[in-house]
Amino acid sequence: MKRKLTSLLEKSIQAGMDAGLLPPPVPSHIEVELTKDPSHGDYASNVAMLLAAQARKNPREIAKILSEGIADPEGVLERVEIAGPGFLNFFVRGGAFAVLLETVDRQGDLYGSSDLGRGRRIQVEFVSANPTGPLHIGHARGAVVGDVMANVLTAVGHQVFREYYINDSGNQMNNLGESVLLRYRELLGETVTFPEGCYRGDYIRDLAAELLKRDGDRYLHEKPEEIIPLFTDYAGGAILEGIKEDLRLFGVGFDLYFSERELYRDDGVGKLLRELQEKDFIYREGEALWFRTTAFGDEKDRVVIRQNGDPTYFAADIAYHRNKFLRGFETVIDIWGADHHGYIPRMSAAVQALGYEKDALKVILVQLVNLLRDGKPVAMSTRSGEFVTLREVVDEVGKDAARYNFLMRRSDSHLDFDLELAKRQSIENPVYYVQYAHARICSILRMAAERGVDLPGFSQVDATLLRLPEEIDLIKTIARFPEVVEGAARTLEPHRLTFYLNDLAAIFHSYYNKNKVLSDDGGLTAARLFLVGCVLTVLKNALKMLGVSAPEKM
RNA sequence: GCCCCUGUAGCUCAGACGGAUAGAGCGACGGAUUCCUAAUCCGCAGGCCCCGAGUUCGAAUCUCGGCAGGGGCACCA
Repeated sequence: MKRKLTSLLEKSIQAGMDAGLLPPPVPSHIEVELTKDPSHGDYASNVAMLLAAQARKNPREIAKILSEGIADPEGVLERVEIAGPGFLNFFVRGGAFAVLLETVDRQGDLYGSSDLGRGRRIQVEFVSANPTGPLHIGHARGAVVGDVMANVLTAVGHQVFREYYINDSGNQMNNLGESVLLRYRELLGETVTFPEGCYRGDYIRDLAAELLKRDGDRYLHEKPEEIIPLFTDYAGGAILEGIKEDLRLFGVGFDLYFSERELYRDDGVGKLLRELQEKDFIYREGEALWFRTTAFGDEKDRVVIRQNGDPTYFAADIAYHRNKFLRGFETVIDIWGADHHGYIPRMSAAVQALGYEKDALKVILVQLVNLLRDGKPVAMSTRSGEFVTLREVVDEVGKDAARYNFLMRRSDSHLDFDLELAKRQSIENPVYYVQYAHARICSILRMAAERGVDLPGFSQVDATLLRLPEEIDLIKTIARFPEVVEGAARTLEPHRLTFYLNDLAAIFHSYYNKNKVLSDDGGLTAARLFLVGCVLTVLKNALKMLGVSAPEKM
């Protein structure tokens, strides 16, 4: 409908220019919006006010020219009014809205999807927690945001690849191995002291116990530096398996778990650094190698090889990002915790130094979750082992409620997550509001089936019978769904879906309470059944994008 | 000190590319169920859009300067 009105306006503008009433050019983007106030019609455009500037005429005068120039062969419009400072208000003929539902009927499960992305390849990297401990609630938010972002991008026609980068090399992994070794020795009766930086969680002791059970005490007298790699591999592997399982239970899947170690095979990182050194993006100062990230706006250059010869995390990440682009992704999206925001300029610099457009890398920052229990902050630290795991949240709160909650706010907004509150008030959780709308419609359809009435298709109903204000409202909202998906994809803001769903569910619930779908009037019953069937389709499609279930009964 | 995010109703938050009288949920208060699921609905109340300038026909939205909260400023990841 929006598109139709936009095109009518465009033609009118063109006609006005041809007649010499308006100066060219035609604006590149004509805005037509849904109105908030019914007295402003159904849709409105501010285009006359925009044209007024270049025409140096009164906006209302321009609006008059435009409204008179509109040709409406299909009879979509009842009337066009000029209002306020120069708005064009479109009043759509009642029956014309019903046509919008034809698309829903035709597209079914695909309604809301489009091919705007034209199959362009996008990679989304998210979670990427290093396997030194189980995923905690902070990771959960990034996991959902990334997962749904990928779903949304897929829906608008991109070819999306989901990836988890495993930081399975370097200091932190070494600390992990050492931590397990220390617990292992402790289990064998030694008194050990844990140095700063070691992991203390219970899971470390569990891993040590498993290793002890499997291999006995034979590592007790080995030299630590020789035996730590074995401990690291064992622990890292086991933890990673746990992470994968937790994500699976949370409904989050990946196309690839990419190991950092891969990058070092055949001296891959070293070769890349030498290449960049030849291009003068890397230089030596003292014993260390530095990347000239200041050439692209970073505030200082960054070390890639330390004095001791070890590469930094950054060095591997440069190689990783080049690897992504070499695999043919046009756009690469990284989803990071907000505590990594200082890392953006250097990563962006690296991408540009590698010869890719700045825009080819998009970084989404997800603010950290402020975890509460009964209103009191819960201390979170992987090293001390004090944290609430993703697994616990899924078990306590449930997958659907947890996922939905993480999408209730913009990613860059702080999020309080109170475990007790989430549990206690779970029945009042917004996710149930939306799911309930879905279940209610299913219930109506079941009842209709019992009476021998099937869900009709568009061609079987007289959709012009749907003319109550609430019905028009529902139709408009249903018609908005594809735009919401597109908007979420364009701005990389998946939270728009939950807000839309709340809107749609609210309008439906209100309609449901006021009007009977099933009645003695066969024609009206069919039309209304068809309408709620369309609502059902949208709810189902949207919930699927969110990875939240759509129950038929509650 | 520098950089990023946030600041909107009692609380938690939306607010599209600058548009008309700034919205929702929760909470408070008052109502609705012989009828497709009351996990619902209806009504009512609640505002210095952090402050101050600027840009313009028009600013919660854009610019500049402040204030407050959070985060970041590693040869950690």
